[in-house]
Amino acid sequence: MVETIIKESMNKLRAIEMFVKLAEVRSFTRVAEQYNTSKSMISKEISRLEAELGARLIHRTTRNLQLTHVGEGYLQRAKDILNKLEDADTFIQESQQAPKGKLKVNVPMVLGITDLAAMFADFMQAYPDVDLEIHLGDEDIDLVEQGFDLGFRASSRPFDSSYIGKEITQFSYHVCASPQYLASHPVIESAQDLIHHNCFEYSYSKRKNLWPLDKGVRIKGSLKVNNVLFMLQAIKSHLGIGVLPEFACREALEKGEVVSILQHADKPTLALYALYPARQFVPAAVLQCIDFLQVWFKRDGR
Amino acid sequence: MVETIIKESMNKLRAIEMFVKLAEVRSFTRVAEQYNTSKSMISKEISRLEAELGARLIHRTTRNLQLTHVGEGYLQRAKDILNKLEDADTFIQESQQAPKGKLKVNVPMVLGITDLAAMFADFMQAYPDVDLEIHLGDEDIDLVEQGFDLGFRASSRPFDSSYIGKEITQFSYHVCASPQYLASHPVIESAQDLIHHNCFEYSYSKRKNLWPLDKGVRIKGSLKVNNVLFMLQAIKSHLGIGVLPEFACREALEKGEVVSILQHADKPTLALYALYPARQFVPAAVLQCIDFLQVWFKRDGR
DNA sequence: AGATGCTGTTTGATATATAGCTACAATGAG
DNA sequence: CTCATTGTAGCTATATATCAAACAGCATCT
Repeated sequence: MVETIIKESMNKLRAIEMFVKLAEVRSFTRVAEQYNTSKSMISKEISRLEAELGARLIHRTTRNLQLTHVGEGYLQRAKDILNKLEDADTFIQESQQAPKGKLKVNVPMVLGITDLAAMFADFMQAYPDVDLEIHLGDEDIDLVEQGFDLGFRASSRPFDSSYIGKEITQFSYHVCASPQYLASHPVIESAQDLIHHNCFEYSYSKRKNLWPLDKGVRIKGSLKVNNVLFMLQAIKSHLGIGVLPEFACREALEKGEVVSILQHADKPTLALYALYPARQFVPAAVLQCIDFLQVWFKRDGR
Repeated sequence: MVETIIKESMNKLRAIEMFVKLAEVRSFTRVAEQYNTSKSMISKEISRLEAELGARLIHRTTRNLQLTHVGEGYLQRAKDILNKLEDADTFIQESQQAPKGKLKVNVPMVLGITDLAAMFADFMQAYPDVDLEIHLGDEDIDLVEQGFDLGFRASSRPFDSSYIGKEITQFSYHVCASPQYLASHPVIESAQDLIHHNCFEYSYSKRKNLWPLDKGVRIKGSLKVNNVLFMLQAIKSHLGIGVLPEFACREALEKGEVVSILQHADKPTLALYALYPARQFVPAAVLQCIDFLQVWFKRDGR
């Protein structure tokens, strides 16, 4: 951790600034002019800095200034520090303005087609100065390598990742079937009854042939697919039963094309995480975007 | 370049330090205790910092302190800045002490066996606290990848490199043959006569069959080897003629095992460069080592 | 609910450090 | 050798920072 102790009451920052300037223009008098102060000021400030550091930074003869080796190394570091300070300031500025610039985002396929599409539409309207580049896809990709600023992941359990993740919202699951299917097949009263039905499997599920209802129920079925919208279509066509996340089936439920059964069974929830590369410093625009997301999902109450 | 302008006369550094501490312990009172000052100090300093930045960094209720999002981002940057400041200070310290720590060095084979071996012997004696790890080899290696702090390269012309290079010294070349060889073969009066002799070729030469004497002379011979000490051995055995850098043939010349011919021909010089990775900041020990090298070669006048 | 024990902030008196002036010393150019 | 110019040192007025104590807001405990 940072363990610096306040040393002197001197204004080290200003001293460093002056030192950098001095190294640049190589004249006490010129530095004094630039800063609208007297040359004795500069002289004192530099001397004080040297005294505090315990090393001579710049060798002065009345006619020539020359950096010592130590001073040379210190100069580089000093410049870097001043730059970092400036960056910190501009970070604050940017955080207070509307975000702008490019934002490259990775979004899971189905979520991108459904809820996140609406969300990003609002986002673009709210922040017209942001140029979005959206990549839809379910592959595991390396955000850093591919140059993504932001990515999303839906998961029913916490997961390891080399990225920083913020939970955005939670989705529920629904066991869905079409009314026609239910009418023409044996009645389902408990999760165990599912074993006699055509239960679709999602390819990316952790455990095959097992639905996470209550303590897990064994299922079998004639379809295994890696896209829940495809699965939804099969369900709408009265072919069988599927477990779908809320965002995939919400519309179909509202239209009555499918119905949610086994509503009282225990089901996991699906958390949506926003991920961003663990760069040393997160750009203001990314943080602002995540804020927007969280507010958006909270407001829409989905 | 660094273009920060002195803004207020406030001591920003101290304010930042206090802010970081405050974010850590989350209590104005505790920070005040740690710094042996009053809590009003801390309060003012933080307020001033916020005023200067134009943003609230930490939200305070009497019972709870909570970083704002802006504050969160600023905190990270502030910590980094303080660390950098500490690094700059320790750089100064280290530069004034005898160098210490590990130093991993890459050295060309023959140079390492000859001059640099002597140099490093002296270096180790002068700086017993440095742990040297020396790799002898002529391969083109990536200093950064292999974790080298320092490397050497001898070259007769300036070269591109992604590393920072400091010229350490210069070596001359000698056209060498054994006295016996010269006595038993046609006399050599000018560089052109070499075409009738067995001239050895160094594998890494830029242009094959061409020695860089005067404007370049064509040669032929029965040996091509990538190690000049091997070549020297062949010369000592009266087998032919070779162009050798000073450090390779100095001893043999002194012993009279070989002689230097064509002394008035134009020959290139061979500059020895110390290379170090273009890291943002060069460790003090590396700079000190290079200083030692330059002094050593200047003193020994080689 | 009300009192109490913490917080962080504000205020005003005192002490400290700072800036700028002037004079001085050192150096390199003509 | 002289002179102009540069960086340094000493001094005083001013400005600034510091601390103590009173103030105000919140949470907890009885």
